Amino acid sequence: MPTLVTDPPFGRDGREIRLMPQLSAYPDTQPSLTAQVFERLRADIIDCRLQPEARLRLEELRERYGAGASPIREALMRLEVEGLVILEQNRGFRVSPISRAHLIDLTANRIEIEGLALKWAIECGGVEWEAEIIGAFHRLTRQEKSERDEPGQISEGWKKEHRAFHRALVGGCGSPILLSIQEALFDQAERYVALSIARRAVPRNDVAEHKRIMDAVIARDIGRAVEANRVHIERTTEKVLATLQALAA
Amino acid sequence: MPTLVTDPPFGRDGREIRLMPQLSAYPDTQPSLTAQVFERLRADIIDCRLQPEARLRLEELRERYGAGASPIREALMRLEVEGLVILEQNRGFRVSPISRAHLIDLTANRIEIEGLALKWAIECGGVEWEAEIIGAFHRLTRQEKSERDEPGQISEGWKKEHRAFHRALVGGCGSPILLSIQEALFDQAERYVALSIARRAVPRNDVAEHKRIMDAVIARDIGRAVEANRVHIERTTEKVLATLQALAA
DNA sequence: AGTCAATATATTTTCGAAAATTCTCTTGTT
DNA sequence: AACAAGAGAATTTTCGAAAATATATTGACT
Repeated sequence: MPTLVTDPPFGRDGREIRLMPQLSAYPDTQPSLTAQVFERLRADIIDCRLQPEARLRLEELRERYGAGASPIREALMRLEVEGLVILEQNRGFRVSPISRAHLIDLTANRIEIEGLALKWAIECGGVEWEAEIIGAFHRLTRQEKSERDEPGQISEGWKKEHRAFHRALVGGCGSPILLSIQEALFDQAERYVALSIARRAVPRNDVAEHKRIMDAVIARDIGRAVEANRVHIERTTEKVLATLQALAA
Repeated sequence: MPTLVTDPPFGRDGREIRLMPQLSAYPDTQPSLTAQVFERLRADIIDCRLQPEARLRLEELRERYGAGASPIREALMRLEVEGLVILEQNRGFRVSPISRAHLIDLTANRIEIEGLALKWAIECGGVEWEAEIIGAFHRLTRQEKSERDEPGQISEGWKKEHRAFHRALVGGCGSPILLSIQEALFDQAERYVALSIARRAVPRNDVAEHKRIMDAVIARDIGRAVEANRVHIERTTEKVLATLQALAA
Protein backbone atom coordinates (compact mmCIF):
# COMPACT_ATOMS: atom_id res chain seq x y z
CA MET A 1 0.00 0.00 0.00
CA PRO A 2 1.87 3.08 -1.19
CA THR A 3 1.74 6.20 0.88
CA LEU A 4 0.37 9.19 -0.98
CA VAL A 5 3.16 11.60 -1.55
CA THR A 6 2.22 14.58 0.49
CA ASP A 7 4.58 17.27 1.50
CA PRO A 8 6.16 15.88 4.62
CA PRO A 9 4.85 18.32 7.15
CA PHE A 10 7.82 18.39 9.47
CA GLY A 11 11.25 17.16 10.15
CA ARG A 12 13.44 18.85 7.60
CA ASP A 13 16.55 17.61 9.25
CA GLY A 14 19.41 16.45 7.07
CA ARG A 15 19.65 13.18 8.88
CA GLU A 16 16.00 12.43 8.59
CA ILE A 17 15.62 12.72 4.85
CA ARG A 18 15.22 9.26 3.41
CA LEU A 19 14.41 8.18 -0.09
CA MET A 20 11.44 6.19 0.96
CA PRO A 21 10.34 6.33 4.54
CA GLN A 22 9.32 3.01 5.98
CA LEU A 23 5.59 2.79 6.16
CA SER A 24 5.67 1.92 9.81
CA ALA A 25 7.50 5.13 10.52
CA TYR A 26 4.48 7.26 9.64
CA PRO A 27 1.45 5.39 10.88
CA ASP A 28 -1.74 7.21 11.70
CA THR A 29 -0.70 7.27 15.27
CA GLN A 30 -3.58 7.69 17.58
CA PRO A 31 -3.42 10.91 19.52
CA SER A 32 -1.40 10.79 22.71
CA LEU A 33 -3.19 10.69 26.02
CA THR A 34 -2.26 14.31 26.60
CA ALA A 35 -3.93 15.27 23.33
CA GLN A 36 -7.04 13.28 24.14
CA VAL A 37 -7.34 14.71 27.61
CA PHE A 38 -6.75 18.17 26.23
CA GLU A 39 -9.57 17.86 23.72
CA ARG A 40 -12.01 16.45 26.23
CA LEU A 41 -11.17 19.00 28.89
CA ARG A 42 -11.44 21.80 26.37
CA ALA A 43 -14.84 20.58 25.22
CA ASP A 44 -16.06 20.07 28.78
CA ILE A 45 -15.07 23.60 29.70
CA ILE A 46 -16.44 25.24 26.56
CA ASP A 47 -19.74 23.43 26.98
CA CYS A 48 -19.80 24.30 30.68
CA ARG A 49 -19.99 20.72 31.83
CA LEU A 50 -17.18 21.99 33.98
CA GLN A 51 -18.52 25.21 35.40
CA PRO A 52 -16.63 28.47 35.66
CA GLU A 53 -14.40 28.55 38.72
CA ALA A 54 -14.87 24.87 39.38
CA ARG A 55 -11.80 23.42 41.03
CA LEU A 56 -10.01 20.89 38.88
CA ARG A 57 -8.60 18.41 41.35
CA LEU A 58 -6.07 16.08 39.93
CA GLU A 59 -7.61 13.02 41.49
CA GLU A 60 -11.05 13.80 40.06
CA LEU A 61 -9.63 14.43 36.63
CA ARG A 62 -7.66 11.20 36.74
CA GLU A 63 -10.89 9.42 37.49
CA ARG A 64 -12.85 11.29 34.83
CA TYR A 65 -10.40 10.93 31.99
CA GLY A 66 -8.65 7.75 32.95
CA ALA A 67 -5.13 9.10 32.77
CA GLY A 68 -2.19 9.73 35.03
CA ALA A 69 -1.01 12.99 36.45
CA SER A 70 1.37 13.88 33.64
CA PRO A 71 -1.01 13.97 30.67
CA ILE A 72 -3.58 15.82 32.71
CA ARG A 73 -1.24 18.49 33.95
CA GLU A 74 0.20 18.91 30.48
CA ALA A 75 -3.26 19.42 29.05
CA LEU A 76 -4.10 21.89 31.80
CA MET A 77 -0.96 23.88 31.09
CA ARG A 78 -2.01 24.26 27.48
CA LEU A 79 -5.49 25.31 28.48
CA GLU A 80 -4.10 27.89 30.82
CA VAL A 81 -2.25 29.60 28.01
CA GLU A 82 -5.45 29.56 25.98
CA GLY A 83 -7.28 31.21 28.84
CA LEU A 84 -9.78 28.47 29.62
CA VAL A 85 -8.17 27.53 32.89
CA ILE A 86 -6.20 29.36 35.54
CA LEU A 87 -3.39 28.05 37.66
CA GLU A 88 -2.71 29.22 41.18
CA GLN A 89 0.74 28.28 42.39
CA ASN A 90 0.62 25.17 44.53
CA ARG A 91 -3.11 25.57 44.80
CA GLY A 92 -4.06 23.84 41.60
CA PHE A 93 -6.18 24.64 38.61
CA ARG A 94 -9.70 25.91 38.19
CA VAL A 95 -11.90 26.68 35.26
CA SER A 96 -11.44 30.33 34.32
CA PRO A 97 -14.03 32.61 35.88
CA ILE A 98 -16.41 34.48 33.70
CA SER A 99 -17.43 38.06 34.16
CA ARG A 100 -19.16 40.94 32.45
CA ALA A 101 -15.85 42.69 32.04
CA HIS A 102 -14.23 39.71 30.42
CA LEU A 103 -17.13 39.12 28.06
CA ILE A 104 -17.07 42.74 27.01
CA ASP A 105 -13.33 42.65 26.43
CA LEU A 106 -13.69 39.44 24.50
CA THR A 107 -16.42 40.90 22.33
CA ALA A 108 -14.46 44.01 21.48
CA ASN A 109 -11.45 41.93 20.52
CA ARG A 110 -13.48 39.48 18.49
CA ILE A 111 -15.02 42.28 16.50
CA GLU A 112 -11.61 43.68 15.66
CA ILE A 113 -9.82 40.39 15.03
CA GLU A 114 -12.56 38.84 12.93
CA GLY A 115 -13.06 42.12 11.16
CA LEU A 116 -9.41 42.22 10.22
CA ALA A 117 -9.43 38.60 9.13
CA LEU A 118 -12.49 39.25 7.02
CA LYS A 119 -10.81 42.23 5.41
CA TRP A 120 -7.69 40.26 4.54
CA ALA A 121 -9.72 37.33 3.33
CA ILE A 122 -11.77 39.51 1.01
CA GLU A 123 -8.59 41.10 -0.29
CA CYS A 124 -6.77 37.89 -1.02
CA GLY A 125 -9.16 34.94 -0.87
CA GLY A 126 -9.83 33.00 -4.04
CA VAL A 127 -12.73 31.12 -5.55
CA GLU A 128 -11.97 28.08 -3.43
CA TRP A 129 -12.46 30.20 -0.35
CA GLU A 130 -15.80 31.48 -1.60
CA ALA A 131 -16.91 27.94 -2.34
CA GLU A 132 -16.02 26.85 1.17
CA ILE A 133 -18.16 29.60 2.63
CA ILE A 134 -21.15 28.80 0.50
CA GLY A 135 -20.82 25.12 1.33
CA ALA A 136 -20.48 25.82 5.02
CA PHE A 137 -23.51 28.10 4.97
CA HIS A 138 -25.55 25.43 3.27
CA ARG A 139 -24.60 22.84 5.83
CA LEU A 140 -25.39 25.27 8.62
CA THR A 141 -28.88 26.02 7.34
CA ARG A 142 -29.65 22.33 6.93
CA GLN A 143 -28.73 21.61 10.49
CA GLU A 144 -31.32 21.73 13.24
CA LYS A 145 -30.20 24.24 15.83
CA SER A 146 -32.07 22.62 18.71
CA GLU A 147 -32.17 18.98 19.54
CA ARG A 148 -35.56 17.42 19.00
CA ASP A 149 -35.71 16.09 22.54
CA GLU A 150 -34.11 19.06 24.26
CA PRO A 151 -35.63 22.24 22.81
CA GLY A 152 -33.65 24.64 24.98
CA GLN A 153 -30.36 23.10 23.95
CA ILE A 154 -28.14 23.82 20.99
CA SER A 155 -27.29 20.69 19.08
CA GLU A 156 -23.73 19.48 18.80
CA GLY A 157 -24.13 19.35 15.05
CA TRP A 158 -25.19 22.95 14.81
CA LYS A 159 -22.36 24.14 16.99
CA LYS A 160 -19.92 22.28 14.79
CA GLU A 161 -21.32 23.73 11.57
CA HIS A 162 -21.57 27.20 13.08
CA ARG A 163 -17.93 27.10 14.02
CA ALA A 164 -17.06 25.78 10.56
CA PHE A 165 -18.96 28.61 8.89
CA HIS A 166 -17.17 31.31 10.83
CA ARG A 167 -13.92 29.54 10.23
CA ALA A 168 -14.63 29.44 6.50
CA LEU A 169 -15.31 33.16 6.46
CA VAL A 170 -11.92 34.05 7.86
CA GLY A 171 -10.18 31.02 6.38
CA GLY A 172 -9.04 32.88 3.29
CA CYS A 173 -7.14 35.58 5.14
CA GLY A 174 -3.83 33.85 4.53
CA SER A 175 -2.54 34.46 8.03
CA PRO A 176 -2.03 31.41 10.22
CA ILE A 177 -1.29 33.68 13.15
CA LEU A 178 -4.51 35.63 12.83
CA LEU A 179 -6.47 32.42 12.42
CA SER A 180 -5.08 30.96 15.60
CA ILE A 181 -5.97 34.10 17.51
CA GLN A 182 -9.46 34.05 16.06
CA GLU A 183 -9.93 30.45 17.10
CA ALA A 184 -8.81 31.04 20.66
CA LEU A 185 -11.22 33.95 21.05
CA PHE A 186 -14.03 31.97 19.47
CA ASP A 187 -13.52 29.18 22.00
CA GLN A 188 -13.76 31.57 24.88
CA ALA A 189 -16.88 33.16 23.54
CA GLU A 190 -18.58 29.82 23.05
CA ARG A 191 -18.32 29.27 26.75
CA TYR A 192 -20.53 32.26 27.43
CA VAL A 193 -23.08 31.13 24.89
CA ALA A 194 -23.18 27.67 26.46
CA LEU A 195 -23.73 29.25 29.84
CA SER A 196 -26.53 31.40 28.57
CA ILE A 197 -28.17 28.39 26.97
CA ALA A 198 -27.76 26.34 30.11
CA ARG A 199 -29.78 29.06 31.85
CA ARG A 200 -32.74 28.22 29.66
CA ALA A 201 -32.28 31.10 27.28
CA VAL A 202 -34.07 30.33 24.04
CA PRO A 203 -31.65 29.94 21.13
CA ARG A 204 -32.11 32.82 18.74
CA ASN A 205 -32.58 32.59 15.03
CA ASP A 206 -29.51 34.06 13.43
CA VAL A 207 -29.72 32.66 9.92
CA ALA A 208 -30.34 36.10 8.47
CA GLU A 209 -27.31 37.53 10.21
CA HIS A 210 -25.09 34.83 8.80
CA LYS A 211 -26.52 35.29 5.35
CA ARG A 212 -25.84 39.01 5.50
CA ILE A 213 -22.20 38.41 6.31
CA MET A 214 -21.85 35.86 3.55
CA ASP A 215 -23.50 38.04 0.93
CA ALA A 216 -21.24 40.96 1.73
CA VAL A 217 -18.19 38.72 1.64
CA ILE A 218 -19.09 37.19 -1.70
CA ALA A 219 -19.77 40.68 -3.03
CA ARG A 220 -16.27 41.53 -1.78
CA ASP A 221 -17.62 44.46 0.15
CA ILE A 222 -15.24 44.81 3.08
CA GLY A 223 -17.10 47.54 4.89
CA ARG A 224 -20.44 45.78 4.74
CA ALA A 225 -18.94 42.42 5.72
CA VAL A 226 -17.11 43.79 8.72
CA GLU A 227 -20.20 45.67 9.79
CA ALA A 228 -22.45 42.65 9.43
CA ASN A 229 -19.99 40.59 11.43
CA ARG A 230 -19.89 43.24 14.13
CA VAL A 231 -23.64 43.19 14.40
CA HIS A 232 -23.67 39.41 14.62
CA ILE A 233 -21.12 39.32 17.42
CA GLU A 234 -22.73 42.16 19.33
CA ARG A 235 -26.19 40.63 19.13
CA THR A 236 -24.87 37.42 20.56
CA THR A 237 -23.13 39.24 23.37
CA GLU A 238 -26.19 41.31 24.19
CA LYS A 239 -28.22 38.17 24.53
CA VAL A 240 -25.65 36.58 26.79
CA LEU A 241 -25.31 39.72 28.88
CA ALA A 242 -29.05 39.77 29.38
CA THR A 243 -29.17 36.24 30.72
CA LEU A 244 -26.15 36.84 32.91
CA GLN A 245 -27.88 39.90 34.28
CA ALA A 246 -31.09 37.98 34.91
CA LEU A 247 -29.15 35.26 36.63
CA ALA A 248 -27.38 37.65 38.96
CA ALA A 249 -30.62 39.38 39.91
CA MET B 1 -23.00 27.89 42.17
CA PRO B 2 -20.66 30.60 41.02
CA THR B 3 -21.80 34.15 41.12
CA LEU B 4 -21.64 35.56 37.66
CA VAL B 5 -21.56 39.22 37.40
CA THR B 6 -18.96 40.70 39.65
CA ASP B 7 -15.62 41.53 38.22
CA PRO B 8 -12.82 41.04 40.73
CA PRO B 9 -10.20 39.04 38.90
CA PHE B 10 -9.77 35.95 41.05
CA GLY B 11 -10.96 33.85 43.90
CA ARG B 12 -14.49 35.01 44.29
CA ASP B 13 -15.49 31.87 46.05
CA GLY B 14 -17.78 32.22 48.99
CA ARG B 15 -15.61 30.02 51.16
CA GLU B 16 -12.47 31.88 50.36
CA ILE B 17 -13.62 35.30 51.32
CA ARG B 18 -12.11 36.08 54.70
CA LEU B 19 -11.97 39.29 56.55
CA MET B 20 -8.28 39.08 56.96
CA PRO B 21 -6.46 36.36 55.15
CA GLN B 22 -3.87 34.60 57.22
CA LEU B 23 -0.51 35.78 56.17
CA SER B 24 0.84 32.27 56.00
CA ALA B 25 -1.79 31.41 53.45
CA TYR B 26 -0.30 33.79 50.89
CA PRO B 27 3.44 33.52 51.23
CA ASP B 28 5.74 34.71 48.51
CA THR B 29 6.11 31.23 47.24
CA GLN B 30 9.05 30.80 44.98
CA PRO B 31 8.02 29.88 41.47
CA SER B 32 7.45 26.20 40.81
CA LEU B 33 10.02 24.27 38.85
CA THR B 34 7.68 24.28 35.87
CA ALA B 35 7.52 28.07 35.99
CA GLN B 36 11.29 28.39 36.28
CA VAL B 37 11.95 26.00 33.43
CA PHE B 38 9.35 27.78 31.35
CA GLU B 39 11.00 31.15 31.82
CA ARG B 40 14.47 29.87 31.10
CA LEU B 41 13.40 27.91 28.05
CA ARG B 42 11.46 30.87 26.75
CA ALA B 43 14.44 33.16 27.18
CA ASP B 44 16.82 30.65 25.61
CA ILE B 45 14.59 30.32 22.58
CA ILE B 46 13.91 34.04 22.17
CA ASP B 47 17.61 34.82 22.44
CA CYS B 48 18.41 31.98 20.03
CA ARG B 49 20.67 30.18 22.44
CA LEU B 50 18.46 27.34 21.33
CA GLN B 51 18.44 27.66 17.58
CA PRO B 52 15.40 27.37 15.35
CA GLU B 53 14.52 23.75 14.62
CA ALA B 54 16.90 22.47 17.25
CA ARG B 55 15.64 19.23 18.72
CA LEU B 56 14.73 19.49 22.36
CA ARG B 57 15.56 16.10 23.78
CA LEU B 58 14.18 15.46 27.18
CA GLU B 59 17.43 14.10 28.54
CA GLU B 60 19.40 17.15 27.41
CA LEU B 61 16.85 19.50 28.87
CA ARG B 62 16.85 17.61 32.15
CA GLU B 63 20.59 18.09 32.24
CA ARG B 64 20.41 21.73 31.24
CA TYR B 65 17.70 22.84 33.62
CA GLY B 66 18.12 20.36 36.40
CA ALA B 67 14.54 19.16 36.50
CA GLY B 68 12.56 16.01 35.93
CA ALA B 69 10.46 15.10 32.97
CA SER B 70 7.20 16.53 34.26
CA PRO B 71 8.15 20.18 34.73
CA ILE B 72 9.99 20.22 31.44
CA ARG B 73 7.18 18.73 29.42
CA GLU B 74 4.71 21.06 31.08
CA ALA B 75 6.82 24.05 30.19
CA LEU B 76 7.18 22.81 26.62
CA MET B 77 3.42 22.39 26.29
CA ARG B 78 2.94 26.02 27.24
CA LEU B 79 5.58 27.15 24.81
CA GLU B 80 3.95 25.18 22.04
CA VAL B 81 0.70 27.07 22.47
CA GLU B 82 2.66 30.31 22.38
CA GLY B 83 4.28 29.26 19.13
CA LEU B 84 7.89 29.10 20.26
CA VAL B 85 8.09 25.33 20.10
CA ILE B 86 6.45 22.63 18.03
CA LEU B 87 5.49 19.16 19.08
CA GLU B 88 5.51 16.18 16.75
CA GLN B 89 3.54 13.28 18.07
CA ASN B 90 5.81 10.75 19.73
CA ARG B 91 8.76 12.40 18.08
CA GLY B 92 9.34 15.10 20.60
CA PHE B 93 9.71 18.84 20.60
CA ARG B 94 11.82 21.23 18.61
CA VAL B 95 12.30 24.96 18.55
CA SER B 96 9.85 26.47 16.07
CA PRO B 97 11.37 27.01 12.64
CA ILE B 98 11.72 30.49 11.29
CA SER B 99 10.89 31.54 7.77
CA ARG B 100 10.37 34.56 5.58
CA ALA B 101 6.69 33.77 5.35
CA HIS B 102 6.30 33.55 9.10
CA LEU B 103 8.19 36.76 9.72
CA ILE B 104 6.04 38.57 7.20
CA ASP B 105 2.86 37.21 8.73
CA LEU B 106 4.10 38.16 12.16
CA THR B 107 4.91 41.67 11.04
CA ALA B 108 1.53 42.24 9.47
CA ASN B 109 -0.21 41.04 12.60
CA ARG B 110 1.98 43.06 14.90
CA ILE B 111 1.23 46.21 12.97
CA GLU B 112 -2.49 45.62 13.28
CA ILE B 113 -2.55 44.41 16.87
CA GLU B 114 -0.25 47.09 18.24
CA GLY B 115 -2.00 49.68 16.12
CA LEU B 116 -5.31 48.71 17.64
CA ALA B 117 -3.88 48.67 21.15
CA LEU B 118 -2.39 52.11 20.56
CA LYS B 119 -5.72 53.40 19.36
CA TRP B 120 -7.57 52.09 22.39
CA ALA B 121 -4.89 53.32 24.73
CA ILE B 122 -5.03 56.82 23.30
CA GLU B 123 -8.79 56.76 23.57
CA CYS B 124 -8.96 55.66 27.16
CA GLY B 125 -5.54 55.92 28.78
CA GLY B 126 -5.05 58.40 31.60
CA VAL B 127 -2.26 60.54 32.93
CA GLU B 128 -0.73 57.61 34.74
CA TRP B 129 -0.38 55.84 31.44
CA GLU B 130 1.31 58.84 29.86
CA ALA B 131 3.71 59.06 32.78
CA GLU B 132 4.64 55.40 32.40
CA ILE B 133 5.51 55.97 28.76
CA ILE B 134 7.63 58.99 29.43
CA GLY B 135 9.43 57.18 32.22
CA ALA B 136 10.00 54.11 30.09
CA PHE B 137 11.32 56.23 27.25
CA HIS B 138 13.73 57.94 29.57
CA ARG B 139 15.04 54.64 30.89
CA LEU B 140 15.39 53.35 27.35
CA THR B 141 17.45 56.31 26.17
CA ARG B 142 19.74 56.09 29.18
CA GLN B 143 20.49 52.46 28.49
CA GLU B 144 23.43 51.48 26.30
CA LYS B 145 22.14 49.42 23.42
CA SER B 146 25.36 47.51 22.86
CA GLU B 147 27.50 45.92 25.51
CA ARG B 148 30.81 47.61 25.96
CA ASP B 149 32.72 44.38 25.44
CA GLU B 150 30.54 42.93 22.68
CA PRO B 151 29.77 45.70 20.17
CA GLY B 152 27.70 43.53 17.85
CA GLN B 153 25.43 42.42 20.63
CA ILE B 154 22.31 43.99 22.09
CA SER B 155 22.54 44.36 25.83
CA GLU B 156 20.13 42.54 28.11
CA GLY B 157 19.32 45.82 29.79
CA TRP B 158 18.36 47.50 26.55
CA LYS B 159 16.18 44.60 25.49
CA LYS B 160 14.39 44.78 28.82
CA GLU B 161 13.79 48.51 28.60
CA HIS B 162 12.79 48.28 24.96
CA ARG B 163 10.18 45.72 25.79
CA ALA B 164 9.02 47.82 28.72
CA PHE B 165 8.64 50.89 26.52
CA HIS B 166 6.50 49.11 23.97
CA ARG B 167 4.53 47.55 26.75
CA ALA B 168 3.96 50.97 28.29
CA LEU B 169 2.69 52.32 24.99
CA VAL B 170 -0.05 49.73 24.70
CA GLY B 171 -0.47 49.32 28.45
CA GLY B 172 -3.29 51.83 28.66
CA CYS B 173 -5.55 50.08 26.19
CA GLY B 174 -7.59 48.53 28.97
CA SER B 175 -7.82 45.14 27.30
CA PRO B 176 -6.05 42.26 29.01
CA ILE B 177 -6.81 40.06 26.04
CA LEU B 178 -5.25 42.41 23.52
CA LEU B 179 -2.23 42.86 25.75
CA SER B 180 -1.63 39.15 25.99
CA ILE B 181 -1.82 38.82 22.22
CA GLN B 182 0.57 41.71 21.81
CA GLU B 183 3.04 40.13 24.18
CA ALA B 184 3.00 36.77 22.45
CA LEU B 185 3.66 38.38 19.08
CA PHE B 186 6.39 40.55 20.53
CA ASP B 187 8.14 37.46 21.89
CA GLN B 188 8.10 35.79 18.52
CA ALA B 189 9.43 38.85 16.79
CA GLU B 190 12.28 39.20 19.25
CA ARG B 191 13.55 35.86 18.12
CA TYR B 192 14.09 37.14 14.61
CA VAL B 193 15.91 40.19 15.87
CA ALA B 194 18.17 38.03 18.01
CA LEU B 195 18.91 35.88 15.00
CA SER B 196 19.74 38.86 12.87
CA ILE B 197 22.04 40.21 15.57
CA ALA B 198 23.72 36.85 15.97
CA ARG B 199 24.58 37.13 12.28
CA ARG B 200 26.70 40.16 13.01
CA ALA B 201 24.16 42.68 11.86
CA VAL B 202 24.94 46.05 13.37
CA PRO B 203 22.25 47.21 15.80
CA ARG B 204 20.46 50.18 14.33
CA ASN B 205 19.75 53.45 16.04
CA ASP B 206 16.02 53.67 16.53
CA VAL B 207 15.73 56.32 19.23
CA ALA B 208 14.11 58.73 16.80
CA GLU B 209 11.50 56.18 15.81
CA HIS B 210 10.57 55.57 19.41
CA LYS B 211 10.39 59.27 20.11
CA ARG B 212 8.09 59.79 17.15
CA ILE B 213 5.68 57.18 18.49
CA MET B 214 5.75 58.64 21.96
CA ASP B 215 5.20 62.21 20.80
CA ALA B 216 2.19 61.20 18.73
CA VAL B 217 0.77 59.22 21.62
CA ILE B 218 1.19 62.03 24.11
CA ALA B 219 -0.39 64.39 21.58
CA ARG B 220 -3.25 61.87 21.44
CA ASP B 221 -2.96 61.69 17.68
CA ILE B 222 -4.13 58.18 16.84
CA GLY B 223 -3.35 58.30 13.14
CA ARG B 224 0.16 59.57 13.61
CA ALA B 225 0.90 57.15 16.45
CA VAL B 226 -0.30 54.11 14.54
CA GLU B 227 1.64 55.21 11.49
CA ALA B 228 4.82 55.81 13.45
CA ASN B 229 4.47 52.41 15.07
CA ARG B 230 3.95 50.81 11.67
CA VAL B 231 7.13 52.40 10.39
CA HIS B 232 9.05 51.23 13.43
CA ILE B 233 7.92 47.64 13.06
CA GLU B 234 8.45 47.58 9.32
CA ARG B 235 11.95 49.02 9.55
CA THR B 236 12.90 46.32 12.01
CA THR B 237 11.49 43.63 9.80
CA GLU B 238 13.25 44.98 6.71
CA LYS B 239 16.53 44.85 8.53
CA VAL B 240 15.93 41.30 9.65
CA LEU B 241 14.79 40.22 6.20
CA ALA B 242 17.97 41.62 4.73
CA THR B 243 20.20 39.61 7.04
CA LEU B 244 18.12 36.50 6.52
CA GLN B 245 18.50 37.00 2.80
CA ALA B 246 22.24 37.43 3.09
CA LEU B 247 22.41 34.36 5.24
CA ALA B 248 20.56 32.22 2.72
CA ALA B 249 22.74 33.39 -0.16
C1' DA C 1 24.31 -3.00 -4.45
C1' DG C 2 19.49 -2.72 -2.85
C1' DT C 3 15.42 -4.11 -0.38
C1' DC C 4 13.17 -6.20 3.41
C1' DA C 5 12.55 -8.13 7.91
C1' DA C 6 14.14 -8.69 12.46
C1' DT C 7 16.54 -6.94 16.20
C1' DA C 8 18.66 -3.55 19.05
C1' DT C 9 18.91 1.16 20.62
C1' DA C 10 17.22 5.67 21.58
C1' DT C 11 13.48 8.63 22.82
C1' DT C 12 9.08 9.88 24.09
C1' DT C 13 5.09 9.09 26.84
C1' DT C 14 2.84 7.51 30.89
C1' DC C 15 2.37 5.85 35.46
C1' DG C 16 2.70 5.43 40.57
C1' DA C 17 4.71 6.95 44.44
C1' DA C 18 7.70 10.30 47.19
C1' DA C 19 8.38 15.13 48.46
C1' DA C 20 6.64 19.59 49.18
C1' DT C 21 3.00 22.64 50.03
C1' DT C 22 -1.45 24.09 51.41
C1' DC C 23 -5.59 23.42 53.95
C1' DT C 24 -8.30 21.83 58.06
C1' DC C 25 -9.17 20.96 62.57
C1' DT C 26 -8.00 20.67 67.29
C1' DT C 27 -6.14 22.51 71.36
C1' DG C 28 -4.25 25.89 74.43
C1' DT C 29 -3.76 30.75 75.72
C1' DT C 30 -5.15 35.43 76.62
C1' DA D 1 -14.83 34.68 72.41
C1' DA D 2 -10.75 35.56 69.54
C1' DC D 3 -6.54 34.24 68.17
C1' DA D 4 -2.27 31.46 67.47
C1' DA D 5 0.24 27.24 67.09
C1' DG D 6 0.68 22.79 65.67
C1' DA D 7 -0.61 18.13 64.27
C1' DG D 8 -2.90 15.70 60.66
C1' DA D 9 -5.16 15.36 56.19
C1' DA D 10 -5.65 16.70 51.52
C1' DT D 11 -3.60 18.28 47.40
C1' DT D 12 -0.19 19.73 44.34
C1' DT D 13 4.33 19.18 42.47
C1' DT D 14 8.20 16.48 41.26
C1' DC D 15 10.85 12.43 40.46
C1' DG D 16 12.42 7.90 38.65
C1' DA D 17 11.30 4.06 36.32
C1' DA D 18 8.16 1.23 33.22
C1' DA D 19 5.63 1.08 28.87
C1' DA D 20 5.05 2.59 24.27
C1' DT D 21 6.83 4.35 20.18
C1' DA D 22 10.23 5.71 16.88
C1' DT D 23 14.92 5.31 14.90
C1' DA D 24 19.11 2.82 13.75
C1' DT D 25 21.53 -1.43 12.76
C1' DT D 26 22.23 -5.88 11.30
C1' DG D 27 21.84 -9.75 8.39
C1' DA D 28 19.38 -12.51 4.93
C1' DC D 29 17.76 -12.60 0.34
C1' DT D 30 17.24 -11.03 -4.64
